[in-house]
Amino acid sequence: MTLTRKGELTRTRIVLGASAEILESGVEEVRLEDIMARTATSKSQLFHYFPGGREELVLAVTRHETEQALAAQTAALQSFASWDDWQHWRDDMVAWYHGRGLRCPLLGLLSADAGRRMPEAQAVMTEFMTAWQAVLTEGLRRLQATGRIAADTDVESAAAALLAGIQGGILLMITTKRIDHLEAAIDQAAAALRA
Amino acid sequence: MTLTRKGELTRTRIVLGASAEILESGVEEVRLEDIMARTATSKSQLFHYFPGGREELVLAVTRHETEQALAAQTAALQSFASWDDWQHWRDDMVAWYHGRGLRCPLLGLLSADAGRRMPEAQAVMTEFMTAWQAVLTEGLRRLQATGRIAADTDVESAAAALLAGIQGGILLMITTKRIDHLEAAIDQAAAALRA
DNA sequence: GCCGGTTTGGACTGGCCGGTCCAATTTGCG
DNA sequence: CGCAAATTGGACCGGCCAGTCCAAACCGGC
Repeated sequence: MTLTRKGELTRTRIVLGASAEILESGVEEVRLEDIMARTATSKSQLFHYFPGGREELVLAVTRHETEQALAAQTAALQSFASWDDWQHWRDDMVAWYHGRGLRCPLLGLLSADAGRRMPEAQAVMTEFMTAWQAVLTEGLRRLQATGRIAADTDVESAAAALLAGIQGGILLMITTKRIDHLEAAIDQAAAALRA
Repeated sequence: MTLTRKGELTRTRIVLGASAEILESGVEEVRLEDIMARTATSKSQLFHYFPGGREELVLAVTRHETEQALAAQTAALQSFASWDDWQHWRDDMVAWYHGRGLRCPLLGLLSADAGRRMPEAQAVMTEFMTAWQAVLTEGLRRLQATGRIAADTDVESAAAALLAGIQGGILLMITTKRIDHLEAAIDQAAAALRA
């Protein structure tokens, strides 16, 4: 499928609109009609740019969101050198979710579809988690290199635990509409690594 | 609605069957027809015992599963007195999920429905998480009382972080089909508390 | 300004599935 | 037994919504 500039624009408009719609209402709730309304497109456009229909569109949204999130995390973590940086990263993340009304663009996508209905989405999510963990590991290594973390600490499993804490924090944020679990998880990880 | 013994039996048969069906296929995937087939019931029975239809049934399943989980956690944690107990609890939990094919009866229920479509389910889940955290806090307090955890440790936020780690571990287990995040999260929590 | 391909509009369809309904059967109690 | 209530069977309905289709409009190169 060859796209002109105009087509490209429409396509991304659809992805962004669908993304927003899903964030607000959840994957399962969103109807193609909703996306059409928000993005001012017709059904034929949807199926023109996403021949696989709804599923392909959701997959595209998943890809888009994971890329965004990963880019943000990479940017924040690649210059890790002090506990101040850590604190900054933590506060930014908390603030970001606050700004989104304590919702998460990805979590809804994950457990609803991934694994059963859409193996492809599952694969994207797995890859995303793996990449995120790698980024975290890198960050921890950087702190270790500058002596902030003891040299004999196993940063691999520390990163695994930290990622779990973050994901769980987000999950609990969505469920309970409170953000303190996320804060506690990251803070406890910091405390453990500082010791 | 008054239930005879027979009715009671049918009702629980439906809940258990629906529960199993949901565990296998996910809430969204499951059709009333699937549940009817598995539990050998007719549609009129479903609506007789759950006048609210699908939604009420899912809610009943949610309640059932949370009760089970909470009972299990309470049993395991109420006799906490040593790090051996901790290790046991950890291993049992890991083994339990292994036995379930690295699936979780509750996580699917949570993010799919809770919050948007079914505020009631959301409430049940929130209550469940709160209760679980309370049970964890109790357990930690017990370890603290016997000197295994430093007296000045804030067990409240430690429990919050631990719960986040567990939830995230389960989430990552579902996504990646690996259980090491859950292990790492619990182990790191133990390490942090031991120090 | 003509011609291929791209983009867009929107009516229509077809299946799926939750929910309704009524009638038949069983149960428990006096 | 006899009756009222509980239980069960399953046909049927109707809305919803993803996906299809055809034709119109638009665009860009020559």
